[in-house]
Amino acid sequence: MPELPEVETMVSDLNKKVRGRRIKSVRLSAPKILKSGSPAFFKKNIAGKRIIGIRRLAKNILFDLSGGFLLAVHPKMTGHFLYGQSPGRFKHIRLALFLDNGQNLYFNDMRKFGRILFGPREKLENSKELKSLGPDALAGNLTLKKFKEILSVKKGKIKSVLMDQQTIAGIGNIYSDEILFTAKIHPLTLVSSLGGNSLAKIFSAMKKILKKAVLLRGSSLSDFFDLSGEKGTYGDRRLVYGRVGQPCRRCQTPIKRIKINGRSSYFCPRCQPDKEKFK
DNA sequence: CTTGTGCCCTGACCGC
DNA sequence: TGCGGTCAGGGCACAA
Repeated sequence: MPELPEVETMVSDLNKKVRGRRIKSVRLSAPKILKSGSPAFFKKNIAGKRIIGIRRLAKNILFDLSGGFLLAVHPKMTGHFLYGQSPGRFKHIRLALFLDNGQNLYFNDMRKFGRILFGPREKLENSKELKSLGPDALAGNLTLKKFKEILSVKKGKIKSVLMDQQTIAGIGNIYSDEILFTAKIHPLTLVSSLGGNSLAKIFSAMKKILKKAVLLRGSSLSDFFDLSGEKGTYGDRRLVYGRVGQPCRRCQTPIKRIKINGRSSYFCPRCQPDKEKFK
């Protein structure tokens, strides 16, 4: 499931492979994933545009195109890009961009949860999907001071708050567990009960884990692959996510799994005790 | 305002 | 081998 590190990996690769290329035409095999305008408008207006650059906005991949257009792709659970002359072994191509150098860019997405937005840049940047995002988890200007300010007015469980894109953008189910394990905070802990020291631990764990995962090109626990179809390697080194019943890497206690807001949450019952107030 | 639930979608997995 | 049921989950619409 692409989160900040996986999307960052895709964006970095995309800038190396397709920046400066011109899009000759597109094929939209799953029209329903286009959430703005009609397929006809999309096909007509993207043809001939040059890719000026690719950047990350939370978990969105933004292609700045010539003519003032923007293509915004959210990979959701299983979406990822592939670059080359054919998609190879991948069989769920929902969008193909045919480029002026004879190579193609494919968006592969098994579950069709992915979301594509296309339109004039200003209009898209002001859409509810892209505008309501909180500060990026790795943004340089997200300091500890600001982090505390943001969380201090929040209610609810720390795991849910970390995953809320309107609060802090970029963290999903895997990395929220990794962060809370590193900070030794139980995922059900109410934010309102966290002291400054705990918030500081979460903050530094957030920066550390995400930066490490970016360096390792993300995790491929479900269906993430980079532009060449290769897996990221953070998953091999993950601390708790998906390790239910396996020994904690710190204290050997079996890792537990609970459901929080319908999402699996993994933690070590000994390293992350529930001493803090939950209710 | 907040919090909770269902939905989208497909492949993997399980029990019989 | 096959078949039905269940599960996984990011973000959003919608309800309470």
